[in-house]
Formats: sequence, structure tokens, C-alpha cells
Amino acid sequence: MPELPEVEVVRAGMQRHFAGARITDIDIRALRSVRRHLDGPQGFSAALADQRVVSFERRGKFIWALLDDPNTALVVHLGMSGQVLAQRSLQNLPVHARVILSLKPAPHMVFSDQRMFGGMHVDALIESAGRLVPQSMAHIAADPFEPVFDVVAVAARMRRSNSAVKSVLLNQQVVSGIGNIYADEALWRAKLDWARPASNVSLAKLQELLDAAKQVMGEALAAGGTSFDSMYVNVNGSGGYFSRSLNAYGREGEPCPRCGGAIIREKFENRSAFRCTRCQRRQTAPL
DNA sequence: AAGATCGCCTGCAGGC
DNA sequence: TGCCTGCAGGCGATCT
Repeated sequence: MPELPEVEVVRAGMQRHFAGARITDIDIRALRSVRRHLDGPQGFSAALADQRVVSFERRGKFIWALLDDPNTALVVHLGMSGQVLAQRSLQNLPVHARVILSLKPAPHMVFSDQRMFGGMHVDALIESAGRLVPQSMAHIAADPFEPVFDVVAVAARMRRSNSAVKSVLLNQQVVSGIGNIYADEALWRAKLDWARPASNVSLAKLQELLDAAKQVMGEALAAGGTSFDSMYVNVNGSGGYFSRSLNAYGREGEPCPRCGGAIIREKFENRSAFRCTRCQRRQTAPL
């Protein structure tokens, strides 16, 4: 499941393969993959035809390409299963190829997405959280790697919520880029039970949690940035290059690498949460 | 009005 | 063998 580090690897690959090239053809194979484009598929194609992709930007899990037209951008979101491939030939397309942009002089940009939670659309640019971003993602907060990210302010904002601290950490309107895997890893590093109300966690501990999230994503990025083929802009959530260093996520029934306690899996908002029952102990109700 | 829940979507693993 | 259920989870929409 692509979270910030995986998305950044894709962005960097796109920058390397496609930046500066001109879009010569647009092939939409799945209407669902362009559903976020408000003008419909024809409008999507019209907005991109003959445009040059100038550079590739990212905030959190969103990628966008700046175009010749300074007022619009091509937004790419990978969702759960999205990949972007650079292919010289249109033969041997992946089974789930959904949108293909042909570029000159560059490989074809193939957007592949098994589950179609992701997609592409063209959008107007507006100012938000210190940057020019596509309008449709103006509500997305800065991610921990942006210069504008203010860890003290974000921790303070988290503390104002009564929701489970994991829920707030996953809220892309508070801090972006963190998904289920890195949330559990950050909580493990900070020795926090995911279910604790954020309002019940100290400001210092919330800062520690945000620092841990940045650290674990930074390490994944360092490991992933060197490990993919030059022609294949890869995203692989489950079996990929970053799963080997996980301490809590997916380790149900294993001993905690830090204290030897038991890692358990619990239900959380219709998904999973992993924690150590010893060093991420659940507090008994106060008073 | 913040916070919780739902629906989207496909492939695969496991149980019977 | 084949059917069924659950699971994976990002994110916007829709409820309370």
C-alpha cells in the first residue's frame, strides 16, 4: 500500500523518465480511473493534449505534474494498488493498465491500478499551506518532509482531538503521507497504544510520535530509493523493499523486537492495528 | 461540527 | 472442486 516513501519513489522515477516531454496521445482504458476529472474523459484528454510535463511534485501521497499551462496540473493518486510504469513499447502492457499517456521524447507513461481506488485528473492550481497545489487537494496538510511542516503546531493540533491517536495520525488534513503501516510503526517507536485519545497524550509525546513517523518513513525512503529498475517505476506495498524493517505491522503472534512482549492485532476502524502488549500497554480507565 | 461509519474495488487465502 | 467469507486500506461521501 503506497504511503509517502513509496509515492516519493514513484515521483522521483516519473521526474527522471518523463520531465520535459510532451504528451502526444492519451488512451483511457478505464473510465473509473479518470472519475475525478470533472469535465469527463474527453475533457481530461483535451486538457492534456500537446501539453509538456514540466516537473513532478508531491505532497503526502499525492503526485502532480506541472504543465506548460501554468494554471493547471495533472494529478496522480495511486490509491491502494496504483503503479506508474515507463515503457518504451505498448506491447506487454500490464493487465491492469488503465490510462496510457504517450510522450515525446520519453517512454509511455502507463498508469496501472488493479483495484481502481487511485486515478488521474487535471485540476487548477491554488495556494494552500505555503504551496501552489491542485485545488482538489487543498485540504491535504503538509507532510513531515516539507519545510513548512511545523511539528510543534501539528502536535498541538493533534492534542485538541479526542479521537484515538492513530486516527489523528492517519488524518491527512492534520499531517499527510502516513498510512496504516507507518502509523503502526511510528506508534511502536514512540511506545504508544494506538487507541489512546490524542487529547490524553502529552505534547512532548505527540512530537516524539511525529518525529518517529518522519524517521521511519525516511529510512524506508533511503532503502527504497536505490532498489528499483531504471525502466520500471515500481510500487509494491506488501512484498516490497521496505517491509523487512517493520517492527510491529504484520507481526501478530511474534515477540516484540524491543522488549520480547507479544505483538497482537486488533480491529480498528475496519482495518488492523498492531501493537506490543507490554511496551505499548493499554491504560486502564482514568479515575 | 467533529467524529464515526460506509462504499468503492479486485484478488487471494482459508474454511467447508 | 467450488463456493463463500474475510481481508487488504486510501479517501471522499454521508451519516450522527
